[in-house]
Amino acid sequence: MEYNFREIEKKWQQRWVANQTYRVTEDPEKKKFYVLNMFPYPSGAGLHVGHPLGYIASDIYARYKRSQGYNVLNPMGYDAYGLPAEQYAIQTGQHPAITTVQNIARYREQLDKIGFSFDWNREIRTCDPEYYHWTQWAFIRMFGSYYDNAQGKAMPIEGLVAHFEQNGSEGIDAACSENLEFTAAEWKAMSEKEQQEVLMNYRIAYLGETMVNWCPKLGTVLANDEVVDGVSERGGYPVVQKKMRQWCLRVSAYAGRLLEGLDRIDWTDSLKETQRNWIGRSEGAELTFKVKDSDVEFVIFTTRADTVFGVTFMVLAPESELVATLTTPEQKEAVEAYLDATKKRTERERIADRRVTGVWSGSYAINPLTGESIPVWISDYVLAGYGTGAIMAVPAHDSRDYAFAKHFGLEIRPLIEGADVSEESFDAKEGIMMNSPRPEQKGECDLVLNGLTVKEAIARTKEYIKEKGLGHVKVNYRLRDAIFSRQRYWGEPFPVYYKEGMPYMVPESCLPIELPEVAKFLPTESGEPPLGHATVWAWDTVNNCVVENAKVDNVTIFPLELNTMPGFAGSSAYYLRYMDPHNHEALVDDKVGEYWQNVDLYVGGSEHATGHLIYSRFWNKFLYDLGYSKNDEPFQKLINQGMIQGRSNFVYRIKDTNTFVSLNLKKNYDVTPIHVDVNIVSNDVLDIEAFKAWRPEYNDAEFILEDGKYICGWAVEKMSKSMFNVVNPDMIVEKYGADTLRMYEMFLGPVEQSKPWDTNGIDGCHRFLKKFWGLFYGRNGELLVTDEAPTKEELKSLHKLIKKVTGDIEAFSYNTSISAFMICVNELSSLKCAKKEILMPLVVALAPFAPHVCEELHELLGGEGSVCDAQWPAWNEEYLKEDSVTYSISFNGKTRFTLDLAADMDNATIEQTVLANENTQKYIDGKTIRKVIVVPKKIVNIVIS
RNA sequence: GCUCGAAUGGUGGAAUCGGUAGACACGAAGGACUUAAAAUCCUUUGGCCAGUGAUGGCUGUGCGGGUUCAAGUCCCGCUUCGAGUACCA
Repeated sequence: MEYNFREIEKKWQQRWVANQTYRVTEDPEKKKFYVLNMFPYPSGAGLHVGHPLGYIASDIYARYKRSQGYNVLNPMGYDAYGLPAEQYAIQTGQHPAITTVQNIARYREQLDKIGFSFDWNREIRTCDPEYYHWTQWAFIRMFGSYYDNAQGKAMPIEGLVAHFEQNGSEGIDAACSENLEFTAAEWKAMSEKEQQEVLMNYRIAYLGETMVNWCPKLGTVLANDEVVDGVSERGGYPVVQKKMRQWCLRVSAYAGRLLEGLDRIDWTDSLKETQRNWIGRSEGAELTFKVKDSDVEFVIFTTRADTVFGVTFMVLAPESELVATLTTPEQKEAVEAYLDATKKRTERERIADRRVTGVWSGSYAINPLTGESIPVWISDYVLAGYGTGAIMAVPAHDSRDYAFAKHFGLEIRPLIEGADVSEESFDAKEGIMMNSPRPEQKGECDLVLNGLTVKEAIARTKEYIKEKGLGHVKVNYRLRDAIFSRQRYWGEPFPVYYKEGMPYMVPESCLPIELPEVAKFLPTESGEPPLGHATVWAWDTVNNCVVENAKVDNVTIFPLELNTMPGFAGSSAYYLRYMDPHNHEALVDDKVGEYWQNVDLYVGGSEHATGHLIYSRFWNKFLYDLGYSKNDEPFQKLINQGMIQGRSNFVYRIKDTNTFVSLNLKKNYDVTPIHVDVNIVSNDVLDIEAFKAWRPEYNDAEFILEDGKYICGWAVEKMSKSMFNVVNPDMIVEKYGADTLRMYEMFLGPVEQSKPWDTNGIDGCHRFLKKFWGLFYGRNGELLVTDEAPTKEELKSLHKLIKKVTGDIEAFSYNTSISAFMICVNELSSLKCAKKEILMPLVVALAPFAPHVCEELHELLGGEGSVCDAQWPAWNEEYLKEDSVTYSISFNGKTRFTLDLAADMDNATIEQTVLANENTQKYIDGKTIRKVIVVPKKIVNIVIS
């Protein structure tokens, strides 16, 4: 029998479906293992060979774990909402719901051909009302919660209300947008609307007036991680800053826990580092400055409290509320002109053109330590969103302050011994302090830092500030709250209606609020959300439903929120829903959640480091606080699969002709490289007939060949249609089979490494499978398998393999385990070994990589059930031991001798072996062996004299 | 600018703890089978030198130093490439 992969793969894929082989249910008798892939956006282009890389890697691990007796959850679904799906729908002019369903069908068809062990009974789609019910539910819970800093967790907002009624804001330590102070009496005196506004300051999901990244071309706001270099990540359109009322999630409340949690999870260091940078913890002090001749005070944040004696000016962010207060009448005109100019610059212009700009406010601040008067400036190098939006400037020791001081001719006072600040600032946090204070500052202040190191001085100053009540120690995070509204159609609707301008949640029992049909789903540049085009979109508070054919009367019928949720909303807790996807009563049943806990192995791209992987951790921590998630961290181990790049091929046309010259001859001509479809090139050799047929203009092309062939050039580029380098997995499966595709994708190199797709080597993997098949069936199709007892040599080959593969799978080193299979099959093949006792474990071990052919052969060997339920083979060290070790040494090409080394050389140490051999000195050509350096099993070096 | 990572034959890559560098695969060259092709199998394959030959010698993991009996691996200083981040006070 020949290795007929088409029949085998079809047969087993059908049987897996019929037998529900990959269906998984909670089984308290078995240990659980949860494997998860980042679910795909079903884009219109379908899958290319790069997409399944991570799925194959995780599928191998899932099958391996299952073989080891674990109850493995390995689900798959689609992230169908959000910008990419909608952009595709806009491009094709079709309704996103229709294109999404089509795209999903296409994805599924492609995925099914590769033979994954997904439990499709658990499939979820983020755009399915059954699913986004729980996205809306989580949002309602976030609206109904605040973050208690003292307890370090989210709490119901009712508790906060009770506290306000008793004690006002006294004794509350909660994450908030703005520090408010009021008494219980003041709270009670507030109107409902006023109280709601106060609560909004604390809610985890809140409506905030914030500066947002507005992308006019996309017609929506974007989160910080969706903006790259001042343009939108998707489409590359300009982004401007705009103040808008938006739903926000108080992610910043969790900054500390998000940072600290990184120490407890098994992610790569680089990914953790990226998240640490994004969270951006910095420890410093807040210091209060009074404004000269005024009652006004303001607070600045600094990490360099030690430099307080070198402050020569203050700077406010242009957006700061203090700007209006501190601008003097004489400076009003200049300041307003400056603010106007700043507003006009987009984020991108600010990045591209880093001019020093600014204007004096006219006011002075008082240094709280020395009593000096310091001018207050306004400049856009200070950001409103970080710290307090105001800084104390120390030009001698901060390069930005330095540039500003040089530009405007402000004083620069060095504070560290030996620091030369004539050309540039000295930013390093090291050295010995001086001039702190200067003699003329001394009278006002009893703090002396001179002679201390910078680190000591920082600590000393912080203490002093605390003692004197001038400020306090503070930890700041760079992480901002997530903006959660999108002016888009294709997203989850908010379960929110508005009464007198204040938002109210619809009752949880009325969920989900389904996305309505609209006349036009295209976004508008003005920012009016497409849901405004819905004919019916209001909430009836009497009947508790979305109303049809009724008008908003603001008495019983109120307008619903017109924005929708962003792409990351649906992807933030999907791993929890996979545990219990058909539950109508809860996101996850409590017992089911307790069983599956969290994801043990998560596989996906590192591009989600500052987006999905932050939001998901936040969302999970929130649900954990409320008891719905059972583990504080959602993804225990994370593997980033590398990107598969394209490998483009080129032909070289001689200028102004239709003649093409082969790669190694092109230097003799003036040529233009032209992309050629990689599918008509094999091992860089062009299929000339296919090329002529490819495009009409090449029908009569002429070729200058080398060795009778046309060799194409190549380059690594992004895989894209325009480069003609897209390779479709369906075509590979058709030509070589899914098992070959799976093995080759893994053989290409380490899973975590980015690499170009190169079809050239695939024959090697296909040949391997044929050889493997050849162990079972002879050339003429005769069955070779016997029940004979295996020899020692055969056992050694097998056990060496099992040991290697088991270790390699654990380390995700799939390429080396495939090499081990190749070696083993070659060995068995030359031993003509077709013994069942050897072949059975081999089949089980290979099954995660090549499941179809292994199912077939497992059945042939008489195995029961599916091969993925067969027990993973164990290895026996006894079989791996060497019988005797003889070391042959040759010297000067003539003399050979054999060292008679101790039998327990395997365990010998270097010292022992050197000694052992010095005691038995031997002579070679009259020279003495001085030393023989031996490590277990190996002679490494011989020193002679 | 800062942070992290990488660099090994013609190509993808291996070397798990500092221990025979180049496993495994592709490609290439030569051979067997075949009317021929495909498929399959066998041999050679980092570079240089010597030898009819078995074989031997030298050299070799981006560059320059160092530690060590021993360095692709550890340390110091560079070069190049990639990723992340960027007025974060």
